[in-house]
Amino acid sequence: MKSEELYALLRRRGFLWPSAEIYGAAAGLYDYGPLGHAFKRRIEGAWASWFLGLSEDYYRIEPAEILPEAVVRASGHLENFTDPEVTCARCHSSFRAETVLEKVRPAGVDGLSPAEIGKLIEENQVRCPSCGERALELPRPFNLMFGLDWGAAGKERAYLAPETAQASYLAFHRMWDVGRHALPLGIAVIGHAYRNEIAPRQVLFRMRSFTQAELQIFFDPTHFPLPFEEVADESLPVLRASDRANGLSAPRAVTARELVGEGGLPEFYVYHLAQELRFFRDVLGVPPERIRLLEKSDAERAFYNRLQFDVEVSVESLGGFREIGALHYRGDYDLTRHGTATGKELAVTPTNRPRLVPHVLELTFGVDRALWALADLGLEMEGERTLWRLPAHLAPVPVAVFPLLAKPHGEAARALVTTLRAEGIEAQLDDSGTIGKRYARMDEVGTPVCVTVDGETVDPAHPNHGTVTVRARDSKLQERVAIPALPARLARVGRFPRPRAER
RNA sequence: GCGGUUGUGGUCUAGUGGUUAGGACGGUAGCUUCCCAAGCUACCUACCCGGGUUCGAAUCCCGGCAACCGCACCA
Repeated sequence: MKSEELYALLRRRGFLWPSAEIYGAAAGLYDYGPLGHAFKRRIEGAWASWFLGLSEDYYRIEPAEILPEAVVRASGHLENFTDPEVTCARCHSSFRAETVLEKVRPAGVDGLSPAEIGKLIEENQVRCPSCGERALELPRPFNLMFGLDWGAAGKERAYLAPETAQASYLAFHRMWDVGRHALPLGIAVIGHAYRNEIAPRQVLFRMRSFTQAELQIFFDPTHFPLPFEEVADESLPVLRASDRANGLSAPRAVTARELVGEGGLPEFYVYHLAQELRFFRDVLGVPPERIRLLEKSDAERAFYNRLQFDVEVSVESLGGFREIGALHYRGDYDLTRHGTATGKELAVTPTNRPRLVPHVLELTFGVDRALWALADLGLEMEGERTLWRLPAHLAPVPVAVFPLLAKPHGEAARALVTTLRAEGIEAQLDDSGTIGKRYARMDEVGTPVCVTVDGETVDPAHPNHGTVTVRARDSKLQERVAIPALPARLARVGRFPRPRAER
């Protein structure tokens, strides 16, 4: 399906639409409608359930989304999230100053003022990489963070968080104090991140405000006990940086065990890579051949990341593999930076272990991107019929209830909805149009189960009195089920998978 | 940010200076005892925004906004 077709369908069904639309809309901002919101909550719930399920010591918090300037200075965002850009006066192309100057100054331009960069361009007679003219203008800084005036005097600055991770690092000392002084300690946040993208594109893939789900695992690199055997035989579709350097673009299937052995990756890292794969494949229902674990090279990843694999999903509407999640081994960079900046001691002494500054393993997940990818992957056009094959536990509407005929069966259908809701099943009534249209509507939004009340249900003389038809989305098959048996039958529909068998 | 293309009901679209702005799908209400988008009737909803030209603009011009494609960017 093409991107525009998919977007039209999502708009038509009220999943999402452009923000501030009656004012002509704002690029890079989208509002979620009822179905989009419900779907997104399901994805977030599935994520939380899976990754918080990895350990008893992983917790979810809800931090503020505004960061004082001192925080982003220490984190490096103030400096590194700013790219001086130069524009060619003749052909109007623009480039990062670093790119233009890479021949004359291979060390990069970090820390140079716009005037100093301009001087370098002038002295070295640098030409425009596009048209070859000497027409490059003075560079202007472009920071991807949204700055805020802070306080009445407006002298201090603050920023909308460009990633949710920073708040977790700031919360670490509190979490340590209130916890049981053991590593690993996990802090999960599902929240918004804000970036002033120059050119928002592709709807949910380049937004100015978006939702991240991130788990920061603080751990002792010399001691990270894990049930590695549980994932050792898992086959991972990895594309190593070294393979890419040799021109490979297809992933190779490598077991977790091999990735640690011959692959030379730390066990704790591979374990979480495997859990990422399982989450995308088994929880989100992404077909395995559409998942790729792509290792970022030294040049591609941020300098503080010692290891980085992106979890990529092949999305037809966006023309191929796109990053939805990532696994970053950030070492002790973050806690050390914040410790140095504040003068606070962020080293800890775990029970029966030597004192250390914990290392961080970051699991990050783009909720909006996942939403788009799942819609893209699941929607099938079968002639007139649009069918969304969505895992039942992710469906925005888990169960729909219809009266076969609105008048004679409407009351019984409404009563059934009430009964199901009392059992904690989010059933939704639809009594408009005809039965076939209702089935079609629900197929289009991925509702796995439709329940229909008919004449036999309400006829005390009929053998099928008190039973309803239960219709499965993918097969369209129906069967009659007694109403009292229905809650048990439907309870499984909304339950999120967990990473390990409950103990 | 740059260049190109485009902007008509919820969706897809017809209309290229004077139209009651047409259709299809959709939605709502009713009829039809009706389990997979059936039929019939009625109704609902639109010219992206702001200027200009003109007796008259959805239509032509300028500016803005937005989308798509390409370039650049995406620590």
